[in-house]
Amino acid sequence: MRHISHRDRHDCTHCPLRKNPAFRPFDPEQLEFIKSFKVGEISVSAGSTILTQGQSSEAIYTVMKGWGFRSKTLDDGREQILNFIMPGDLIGLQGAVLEEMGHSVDASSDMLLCVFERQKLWSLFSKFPSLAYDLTWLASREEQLLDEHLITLGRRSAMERVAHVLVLLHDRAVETGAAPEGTMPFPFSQQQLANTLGLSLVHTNKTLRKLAARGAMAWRDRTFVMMDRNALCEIAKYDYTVLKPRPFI
Amino acid sequence: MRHISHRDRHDCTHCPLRKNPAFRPFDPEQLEFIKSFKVGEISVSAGSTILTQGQSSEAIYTVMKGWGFRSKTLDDGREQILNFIMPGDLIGLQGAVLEEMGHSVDASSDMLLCVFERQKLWSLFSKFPSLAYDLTWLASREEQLLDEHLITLGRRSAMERVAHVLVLLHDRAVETGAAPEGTMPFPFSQQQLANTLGLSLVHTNKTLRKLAARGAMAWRDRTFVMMDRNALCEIAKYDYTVLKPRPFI
DNA sequence: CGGGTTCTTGACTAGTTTCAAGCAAAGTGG
DNA sequence: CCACTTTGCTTGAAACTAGTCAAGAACCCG
Repeated sequence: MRHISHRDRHDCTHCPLRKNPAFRPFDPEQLEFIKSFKVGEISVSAGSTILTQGQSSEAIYTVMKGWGFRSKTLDDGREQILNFIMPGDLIGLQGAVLEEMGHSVDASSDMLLCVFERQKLWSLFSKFPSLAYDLTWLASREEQLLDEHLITLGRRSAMERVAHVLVLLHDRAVETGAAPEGTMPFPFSQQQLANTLGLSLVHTNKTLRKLAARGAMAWRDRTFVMMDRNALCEIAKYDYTVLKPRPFI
Repeated sequence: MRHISHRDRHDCTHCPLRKNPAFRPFDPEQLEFIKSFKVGEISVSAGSTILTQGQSSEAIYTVMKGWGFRSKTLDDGREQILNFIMPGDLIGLQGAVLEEMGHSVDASSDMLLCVFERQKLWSLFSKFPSLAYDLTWLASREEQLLDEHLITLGRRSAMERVAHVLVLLHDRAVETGAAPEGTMPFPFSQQQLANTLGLSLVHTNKTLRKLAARGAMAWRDRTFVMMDRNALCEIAKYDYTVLKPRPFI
């Protein structure tokens, strides 16, 4: 399920994420601190649960590789996917700061995570205010994505919803270097997409087929191909603000 | 519309919010800093807009009195209310940290706000890590509420949705001292409730009538009376975690 | 006492869900 | 290596929840 690998631990100095210009650089002192903050790496396989709703978490993670999602489940089994997780994202902050996690986090593909200890979080605040600020940036960004998701679920039609997530996810993936322009690996089932959009599986499928029939996109073998970006954006009423280089921990 | 009142400015030492045991106390140094961080007070009248979607904000606010809401609007006019705002809540952080605000904030009742300057935010991080931590707490708490709202919009039926917001809002109001147990002022129109729940006005109204007919609740004159909490909770599948004393700025 | 919101209700419509069934692809075990 | 099972995708038809239209009642403001 999970495998902690201390041996092939990456040195933060050569963190692969930092090569991507979308992520802001660290100064040497910050880097030194991050190194001490990091307690290890963990690799989780596709399908496994990283954090569980209702529990508290002793660790915070930064995603280095792979995709996952945050979700929330009702007692009767209804599930809602809250947001997708990709490289550079921080997970477990809610569980570290509040008493317990209101959501679960699952890996959709194999993932590689950096592990930070909850106990050391306070030293981040007290010694590195710039990193604390980045944490706040990350939390605000997550809030912005949730806001967007809320208007999608509350006010957009099925067609708009599907088009909207696809373009948004594509742009996020391109930004973080997780996918090339135009094509992206999409390691999710239609059931999961339905659970994201607040739609039934059947209706999600029919909507996808309609978009494909229009030549707007294609989706086979867990890969999404954006064939007509303009069409998708128009349907979705999409409007994505490009971000300045973003922080990560 | 708005009225800046420097004269009757409250001294943070006797901040009315702090009397409420739900809010955690400050130590003297923190208090001193907050005093210097605060640049004034503002009172806004019911119905006015405090922050506007798409703009950036030069200020951050803490709510002292009154209720409001955060919302997001599409170009064609469809509106989604993202969350309600009540005493102790912080607004404008997203606009201060990111480039621009993705949402608007409106006052539903007359409100009294403490104003903090965006420029001084950095000094909060560098000099008072404990307050920076509180900021993160607040952001995490907001995220938790948005998560809950997402599963409401995505997976709950109309009846469940209505019952759920009512109980949740009631509990939040009681917690912050904005309302006594069982009854709460509800300064929102049914149209706004509909925009919160992702439902049409008509259907929201019919659902409210059904709940009233069951004797679960009553709502007249912008006041909500919770008549049968158990019934509402059961319908809503409600499950609210009581919080330890919460921070505020 | 108008005139404008806000609430309420009924009738009709549309979008989405549920049910059902078949098929393809990918595992599983003998 | 081939039945057997499981999981995911696809499609049509029926049922239902929620949306739209319309119009009157109640309430609020000046």
